[in-house]
Amino acid sequence: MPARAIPYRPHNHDACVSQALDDARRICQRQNARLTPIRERVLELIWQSHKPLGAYDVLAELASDGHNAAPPTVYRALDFLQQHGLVHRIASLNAFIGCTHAGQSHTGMFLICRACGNVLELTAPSVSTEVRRAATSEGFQAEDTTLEIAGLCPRCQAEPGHE
Amino acid sequence: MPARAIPYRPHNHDACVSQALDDARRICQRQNARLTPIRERVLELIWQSHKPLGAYDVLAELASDGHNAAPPTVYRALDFLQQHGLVHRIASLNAFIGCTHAGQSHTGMFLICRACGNVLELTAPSVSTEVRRAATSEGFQAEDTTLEIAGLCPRCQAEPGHE
DNA sequence: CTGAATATGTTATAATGTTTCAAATTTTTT
DNA sequence: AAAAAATTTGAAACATTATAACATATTCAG
Repeated sequence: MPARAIPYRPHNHDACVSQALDDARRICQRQNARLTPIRERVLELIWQSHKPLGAYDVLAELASDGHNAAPPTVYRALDFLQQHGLVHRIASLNAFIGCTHAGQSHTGMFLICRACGNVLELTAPSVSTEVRRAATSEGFQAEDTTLEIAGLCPRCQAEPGHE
Repeated sequence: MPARAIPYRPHNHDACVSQALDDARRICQRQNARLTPIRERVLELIWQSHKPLGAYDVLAELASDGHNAAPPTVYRALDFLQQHGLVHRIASLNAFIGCTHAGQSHTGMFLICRACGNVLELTAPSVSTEVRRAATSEGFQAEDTTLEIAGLCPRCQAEPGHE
């Protein structure tokens, strides 16, 4: 497996997913957090897509599992997963995506392709540094950064129309 | 008037608002865009708060004007104002705020105080540069950046509880 | 085992945003 | 100025996203 998977390049995504689940189990164990079946299933569903999944998309998937869940079930699971750094919420899309840097302390930055919908998460220390500098130079104490870049991924620049 | 108003410092905000409206009229004229009464009123309402206003907050204000508007009226006005760079949408809050750099080409960056709710818009060229670099180094063509920092403004760090 | 804490189920509802089509207004053209 | 075209607004219904409140079940700690 490469150091970092690139969503818009073909790769064995099942491996990504199962690795993410393994990581999650390990992380939760370390933090004494309970990765219950529902939470794990929600994480799995989110990971199975490189495109962010809305809460109601997750809900629909659960329904097709035969699990007749209500919205709070999903939102609770998502809250849990967010709090433990296993998924990120993309504010500009009202959707969620698996964190590719789970366990590492990081400030995510998301490249969102408006054509194919895929999202790449980056950690760009130089960006974080500049953001922090800009904030502190205004006397502002930064706690949480939302950084989402919409545009075109390399693949969609070349040949538009990918889904 | 100082070069840049600081929301969490006292200042003559009425002057801010009327200047913003003057600017808006000028900008729209230059762009052959129609700043109709509704649009202007929505802009005014948004400017009267340093805190971002939700679409339904605007709707409520219009209602107390006696203007019985429906949601699409507000959303259309907000779309117009956004398209002409007069307001920004804060994705992490589902809310809108007057643009303090209207007319200037810029990439906004928002410092959002979680205690008092005030928002300061900055343009930090060094941040924009680093963001662009990070994106292009992934072959990504950036079009639109959402950059929102939640935290504590100077005033709320010192004495909490401001509204 | 028992009580406390945590997690889930369930119903209802709130908050945010859009679709659609009709009517009015403004602009452009004739 | 009148007609045609484009733009803006009105209005009703609906879609999507998210939360509140309370009951039940499960897990954990002593």
